[in-house]
This record gives sequence, structure tokens and C-alpha cells, in this order.
Amino acid sequence: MSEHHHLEPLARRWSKYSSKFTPADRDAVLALPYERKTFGKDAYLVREGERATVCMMLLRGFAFRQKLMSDGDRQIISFHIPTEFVDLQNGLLGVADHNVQSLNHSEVAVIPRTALMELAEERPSIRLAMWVDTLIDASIFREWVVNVGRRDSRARIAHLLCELAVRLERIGAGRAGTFDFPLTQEQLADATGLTAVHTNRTLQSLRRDGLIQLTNGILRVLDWDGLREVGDFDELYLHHKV
Amino acid sequence: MSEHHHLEPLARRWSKYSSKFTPADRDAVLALPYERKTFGKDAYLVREGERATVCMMLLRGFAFRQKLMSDGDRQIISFHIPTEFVDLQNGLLGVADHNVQSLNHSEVAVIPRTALMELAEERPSIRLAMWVDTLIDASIFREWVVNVGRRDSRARIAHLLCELAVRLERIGAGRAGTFDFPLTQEQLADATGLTAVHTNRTLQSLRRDGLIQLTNGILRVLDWDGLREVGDFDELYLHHKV
DNA sequence: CGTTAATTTGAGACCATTCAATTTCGGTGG
DNA sequence: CCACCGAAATTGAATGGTCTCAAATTAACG
Repeated sequence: MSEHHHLEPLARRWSKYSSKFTPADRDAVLALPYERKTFGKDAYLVREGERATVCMMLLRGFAFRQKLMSDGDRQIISFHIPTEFVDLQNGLLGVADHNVQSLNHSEVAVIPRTALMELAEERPSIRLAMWVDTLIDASIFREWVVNVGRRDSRARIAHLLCELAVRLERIGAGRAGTFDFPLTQEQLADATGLTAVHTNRTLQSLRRDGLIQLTNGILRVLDWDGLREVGDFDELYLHHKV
Repeated sequence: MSEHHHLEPLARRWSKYSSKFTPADRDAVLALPYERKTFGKDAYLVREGERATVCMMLLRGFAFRQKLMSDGDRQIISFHIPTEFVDLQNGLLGVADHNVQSLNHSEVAVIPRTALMELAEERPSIRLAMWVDTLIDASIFREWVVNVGRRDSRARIAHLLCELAVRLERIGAGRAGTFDFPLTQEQLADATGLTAVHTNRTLQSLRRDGLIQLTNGILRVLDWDGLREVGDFDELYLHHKV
């Protein structure tokens, strides 16, 4: 029964952060109160300025963080895939400083902030895992600053595709370089600081070079080394071996 | 004597994060082992790929984080001012994923990683303060993604100046809109994803509009509201009221 | 006071944007 | 199952913000 517990994948992922993660820690995670909730495409999970009373972990589907400019422009700050929290920092910071939207049809576990923070107080291994999660988030933000700040359009897109491919592969959501990839070109554009039009032309350029294939929401990485090269991609920043 | 302890400003800053921060917490911070070290302009405090054995807090001067591109281009990811750690995340992540350089002549407290982590284990208020520090860092990275991703050159520079002005004022390093501001235009450029040449022209434009005055390493904000407006600046993300 | 770093200026080239129109895709109802 | 619809992707041409490459001027420092 507990094998199909919705928080089981989270417990499994966290258990890898420390050799001190005990079965009791696992049970404590699974004992967290939570509520399942589904969101449609583009629905808001969190709104900027909101006081946080809960934290949300993705069970199914994708989500992304974003900030809106006064002129309506949008900058996407990160994408999130299942087993990841989309707003763990709000547990401590209290007020959301950015929005979180569902990318496609998604399902999340909504966990009361207090329960989560109390668990962190009581269990060293769990609090460490939570802290590490937020630190890896931060590392990804740093890499994104570099991506939009110093890479041209081909490199930006290539880098983003590399990152998502590696992360998806890690949670077993792709094999042989093939992934469900429901991002629209507009979302890709908002994540890389480009326009949708130029993103389209850039994708064509990557396709023309035989690096990727991207149609019908399926991404196929045809030339992994080539894509890494173009995207200047080094996965150290993902800290997958913490 | 303890009033002139080098870690006193850190203890004072952390004490504001929680009402539960006790005198014993303060004493524990001041009891941390540390070594003072000075760095010249552009000297490296941390190098990408390095295993972390220490964490560094700024006592005097500025520092910045950066990543280097294969073609030699540099992207600055954040600036740091006294009482801030420049690499606290390395205490947990273990391996540095980016470089840290001294901006001018600086002085830091070098604290053994293990001592810092043990202190966090033992003292809830201190671990909370440390976690919050890394979360605010992350929030600033997010805003920087937006800054380089979706703002034009005038807004980027204006926003960066706003951020630094607010943070400097907070630690009492400026009054009446006047600050010691030792950044070169090249560093400003590397932080905003622009070239030094264009940064120069953009600064001229901001000066021409009567928003700032920036000469001889002194920044004067002449029109605070105007600068905020141009930079699309909202300081919520700094979480100064945690 | 000499030497190097930092700032400033000019002109031309280029990458990405803007604005519009067209085509394809995905889902829905008849 | 096909017709229809809105969303997403694609194309074209013109515009523009930023870059590149030099060179000149000014400031910082030993």
C-alpha cells in the first residue's frame, strides 16, 4: 500500500541525499498531511505577494515559475517536474516573490507549511534534504542568469533542452533521448528571454543541424554531444551527486 | 571586547530573523572559529569545481560571484557586501559550481565548514538564519534572471543600481542617497549581460535624465522614484522584512 | 610623473525584434 | 468521421537595440 503512497517518490529522492536517512524518516515523510489537487494548463499554483500557508510538490505534469513585467512580458525562471517542490522557499520566506503556473495538466500534493516546517525541525535528515533542494534550485537560477545573460539564441535553447533532458532522464521520464516535452515555443521563449518568433527560427536551426527533433510534444535528442557543445552545457550545477 | 568581535555584525543581522534568537545563540556565533584573510582586487575567494572546506563571510569590501564562458566572457551572478556570506551553499553542496572574486580590496572571515554545519545542527535559530540567507540569495538570482532576460539596457542598469543602493543603505553603508560604489563599468556590464561600451552609453543616458551621478567610485541617487520607475524596481524580492 | 586601467566616442555590422500574414496542429461538436 | 475552430507554429520583410572594433581621452596609482 505505502508503495503507492503519493509521497513515496519524494521520500525516495530525499533518502539519496544522506546516508543517515532512516526508515523512520521515510515514514515521517509519508505521514505528512496533504491534499491532492489538479490544475489545468496555465492555472496559477502560487501568486506573487501571496502569504504562504502551504507548499506544493508536483505529482504529475510540469509547472514553471515566472514573473510578469509591467508591460505584460513574462520571464520564466525555472521549470519543475514531478517529485520537485515548486515553492519550498515560501515555507520560510512567508511571502511569494513570484508566480507559479501549471504548464500542462498537472497534479500536486498540497502540504501545510507548518507540518512541513515542524518535520524539518524534528528530523535532521529531512531538513537537510529540504535545504539541499532549495540550494539546487538556487544553483539552477544562477545558471539561468548566465544563460540569458551571455549566450546567443542557439546556445540558450540548446542549454535549456540539455537541462530538461538530464532532469527528466533522472526521474525516469525519458529513455534513449526521447522525452514527453509539452512546452510551447512561447514558453521556451519566455524562459530564454527571446521572442516566440526567434525561438521558432532557432529551433529550426537546431533541427537543421541534426541535433534535435521536436514535434507533437515529443523531444528527441539526436546528437547529444553536439547539443551539449552548442549549449555550452556542463551539468555540474545540477548537483546530481550531492 | 565582544562589541568589536568580527562576527558581531553577523550575529546582529541573524538575530533579526527570529524572535527566538537568544543571547546563547549570539555567543555561539561569536564562538565560531575563524581566520581573517584579505584579498586584493579581482583575487579569487572560491573557484568553480573546488571542494568546499570553508565558508566565507565578508567583513569589509565587496565580492561577486561569476561564471566564465568558454570564450572568456564573464557573467556576474551577484554582488556581496559586508555581513553576507559569499558561498554559504557550499557548506552543504560540497562542490563550488561557480567562482567568487573580490571586487575591491576586501577582508573576509574564513570559517571551517564543519564548525558552521555543526552549529546549524545544534541551534535551531541559527540554522534558520542560515537557511533564510541562502533563500534570499536565491530570490535575488531569480530577479536577476528577469533583469537580464526581459529588461532593456536602461532598465537593467537602473534596477541593479536600485538593488545595491537598498542593500547598502540597509547595512548603513550610505546615507542621503550617496554610496561608495567601487564597481567598474566592465563589472556593471558583466552583471547585466551588456558590453562595457553599451553600459557606458547607458549610464550617460541615466545621468542625462538626472537620475544618478556616478563618478570617482561614488554613486549619488538624485531621483529615487525616477530610478525605480526606469528600473521597474520592487524590493519585495529582497525580503528585508522576513 | 610616468604607466596602466578605466572611461568615452564614432561608425558600421549583426542578431534579435516587431508586425502581419499564413499554415499546421489539436481538440470539439455535429 | 468529418467540419470547424482556436491555439500553436511558421514565414517574410523591415526595424532597431546592442555589439564590434578602434582610437582617443581621462582617471588611478606607485
